[in-house]
Amino acid sequence: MTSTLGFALLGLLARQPRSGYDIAAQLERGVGPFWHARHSQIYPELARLQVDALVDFEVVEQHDRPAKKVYSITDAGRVALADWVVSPPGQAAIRSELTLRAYSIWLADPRRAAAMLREQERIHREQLAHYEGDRQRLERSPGLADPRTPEFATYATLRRGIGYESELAEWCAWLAAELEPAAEQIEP
Amino acid sequence: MTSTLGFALLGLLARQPRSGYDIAAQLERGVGPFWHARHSQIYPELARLQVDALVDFEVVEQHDRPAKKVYSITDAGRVALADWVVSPPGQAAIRSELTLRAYSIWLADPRRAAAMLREQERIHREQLAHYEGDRQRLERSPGLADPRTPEFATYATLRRGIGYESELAEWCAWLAAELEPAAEQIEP
DNA sequence: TCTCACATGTAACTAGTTACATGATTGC
DNA sequence: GCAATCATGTAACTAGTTACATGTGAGA
Repeated sequence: MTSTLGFALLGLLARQPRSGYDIAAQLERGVGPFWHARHSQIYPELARLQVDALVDFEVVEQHDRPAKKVYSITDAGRVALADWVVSPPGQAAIRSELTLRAYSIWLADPRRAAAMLREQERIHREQLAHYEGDRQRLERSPGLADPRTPEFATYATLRRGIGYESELAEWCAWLAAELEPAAEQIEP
Repeated sequence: MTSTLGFALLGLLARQPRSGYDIAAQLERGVGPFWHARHSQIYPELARLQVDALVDFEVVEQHDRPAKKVYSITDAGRVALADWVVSPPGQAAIRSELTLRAYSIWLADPRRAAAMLREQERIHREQLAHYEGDRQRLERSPGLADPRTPEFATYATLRRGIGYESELAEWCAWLAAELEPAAEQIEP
């Protein structure tokens, strides 16, 4: 009965052992980057995974910093993760506040709406540029040809990030462009 | 201090008055379709909106069916909604379980992973076909040229749905195609 | 009588966010 | 002494899901 968050943590630990703190640092930015969590959710979840014997940890003393618990995935954890990956997903709940706003955009001031969308377009193009940089770097890696490497899996999620952000940026641009003529009409 | 769900409800009521039951029917499918909710969340939220005077209701008796509360948006509600639409969105939390799975796909059986992805591709192409049908119908409507009509706003969310689903379906197809040669290698 | 669609609610739970709390060690 | 980073946790709250609960009226 592992939660999606649990599988997100297992997915990180399958690549390398880490502390809760390290996981939190990754997950506050996002994995893949299609999942995220705060440390307050991560620490209890790690404890649960350990009870279920899907992860294990050892306390690592450090000379220059406080001691930490370094978690590793167990064989049972790897099996559970590999199984979850191919299990039929229940239909995903899409939630996009931006698109929800668009549903009521007909009520709004077109100038302000267009400005908000242009800003969103900028943000998503920026994220896209960041991903494109990652992609350039990753495409030089040798593991990419083999879908049984973590590099390949990282590349797959990155492609999704690029597709997602570029579609979103294009939509923002399209919608802003639709609103801009109406905005001029009010205040010429 | 209205929640996102509250604005989703206001967005529906801004178009026409409805009962909680009607809203639930729409929101269990999804608005726009980028937001959804169950009736157990809708009824209390409508009550809150009414306390805040953003909506109002009247009990409508019916001869053939049980009586219902028909909610309408108030002027204050319309102002709050129009204001929210253009307010700067805090960065959206993307959560995609499918993409999270891809992050650990290197551990999975490529045959089963490819099959799962082909099935997802099929589901998203089906949804896409449905949206394309809606688009054909909507594009005949006259309101589309004016961004101050609800038809335009519906069209905008539909475009987003089409972009989203087609990007997702393409990505599923790409990833499945990458996995299929590896799948053949195991069991020739 | 029984099932189905309409109609409205509450209770119990899971997931996720924000805030609170503590302590080690380093560098200023 | 104080702020910053590393490190781990808990508490209180909000959002969302699943399950429970009740009642009307139509049609088989």
